[in-house]
Amino acid sequence: MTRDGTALRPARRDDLRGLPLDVAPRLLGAELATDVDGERIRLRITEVEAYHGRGTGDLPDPGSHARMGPTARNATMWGEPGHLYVYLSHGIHSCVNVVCGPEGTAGGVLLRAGEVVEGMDAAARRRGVGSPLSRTALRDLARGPGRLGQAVGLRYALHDGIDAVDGAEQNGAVARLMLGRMLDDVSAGPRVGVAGVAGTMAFPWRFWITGDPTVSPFRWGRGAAEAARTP
DNA sequence: AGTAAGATCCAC
DNA sequence: TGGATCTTACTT
Repeated sequence: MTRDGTALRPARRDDLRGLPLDVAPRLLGAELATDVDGERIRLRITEVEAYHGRGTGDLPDPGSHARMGPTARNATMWGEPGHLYVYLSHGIHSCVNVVCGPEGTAGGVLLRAGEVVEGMDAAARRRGVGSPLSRTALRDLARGPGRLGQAVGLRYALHDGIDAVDGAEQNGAVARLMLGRMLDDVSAGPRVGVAGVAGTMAFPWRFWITGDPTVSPFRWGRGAAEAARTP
């Protein structure tokens, strides 16, 4: 049971076989629990983005790592739903996606922000912020995909492909996804930091819990910024 | 082999 | 607003 009285249950593989665009909003209010190096974190998911792949769904997704087909990097995105695709962003940040969509097609939901509801101290240590946590420091623990990855402790290469449905241990880490009912107050808009038309309202594939303080501040993607400047 | 850009964050 | 930091993928 969560704060708002929502009942959560372990995610089943079948919950995640749908297209990322359909699964993404269902992950809002869900929780990701991790146990990494003996430290347990529970994260309430507040902001996500859907990514498809070549040939996934009716619309090809020019903003996806899988837009050109299977590669060594994006292999996890083409595999069994329920695993986590963990990739390195800008050489620094490990970002976490829940793989979904039918097996053999590419798809994932990027976890962009969340609220740490258990293990705040461990998350703060990993993030390098001192205790006691101020209100804003607590809010910022997992606000943005890079911070989120660091807070939950999942790291590129080591934990890419870990199974969040069966909870199998991988390189000292365990991850589990817990789902609840679909929330009522969900907003949608352009994805953040995505270049080209994929980052514009042509792809309103970012979803967040309306009004939640842990949702990351909106920043124009390169393509969207260019589009906005062009009269 | 070389290079440019990237689903970001933080300090200046 | 720019630098960090390194991997990937595309170009020569």
